[in-house]
Amino acid sequence: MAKYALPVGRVFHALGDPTRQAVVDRLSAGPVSVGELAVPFEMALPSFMKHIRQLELAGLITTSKVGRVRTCTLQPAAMAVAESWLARQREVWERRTDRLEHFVATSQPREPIA
Amino acid sequence: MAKYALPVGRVFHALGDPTRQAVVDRLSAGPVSVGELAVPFEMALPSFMKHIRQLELAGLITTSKVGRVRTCTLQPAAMAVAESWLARQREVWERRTDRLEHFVATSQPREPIA
DNA sequence: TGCATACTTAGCCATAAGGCTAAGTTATAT
DNA sequence: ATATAACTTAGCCTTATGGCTAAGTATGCA
Repeated sequence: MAKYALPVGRVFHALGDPTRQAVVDRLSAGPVSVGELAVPFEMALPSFMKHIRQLELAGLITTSKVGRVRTCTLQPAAMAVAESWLARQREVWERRTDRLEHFVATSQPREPIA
Repeated sequence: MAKYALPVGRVFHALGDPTRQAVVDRLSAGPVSVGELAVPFEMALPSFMKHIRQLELAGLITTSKVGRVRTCTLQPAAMAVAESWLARQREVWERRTDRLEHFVATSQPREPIA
């Protein structure tokens, strides 16, 4: 693993972990400090920080430090990219399916064409 | 890892690998046999099959065997679930941002309200 | 029947991922 | 000046992941 052709791969990989998914969920309600974010997770801080860094690398969040507090902010644009990728695949599939249905409906009509 | 609260976690994890993402991309164009699907990947068949099984477990594809050929079919519903999750998070974020903007715009007006 | 095709199963191996402790560093509070 | 808070860095450990080979099974073709 570890090599992603498209940046969207990084986003999916980042979201493919329950801790990180929960962090994103929490951040959708607004920016939160690392310390506060970490509370619900039964995990040492350094372990938690690794997840934060991965989310940042994937572009899903940005962080900035003021004093000794680092605050995390969701980056909805990254999610939009993933969303678009998924939507595009479904679209291709659905178009194809529609064409197929149209073909079936028109190639063997019950009544011969007048 | 390996425990997902929501099935959507499994979907993200499955898509978080370039091989599997490429397979999904290919399958959006229509069902393909395992053998054909495997061709573009420089990988032994057993390795490739593991990816297929993971995609199936995530619900992203279904497979069925006819004779000695197993054919893979995309399951757009699973993608829709992931899409919805992403859309929901963004929605929450955007609603909050809108409220915030509204607050800023109304609480300190430049001109006093007539 | 004999042989090739298309997976399957089993088992091994190296690296990546996720988690931990211990020991910093920097900023705030006393 | 100290102590505490909030991360950071370093390094170790275990399991999961992704890939391989070798051998097995079930089909289809000659």
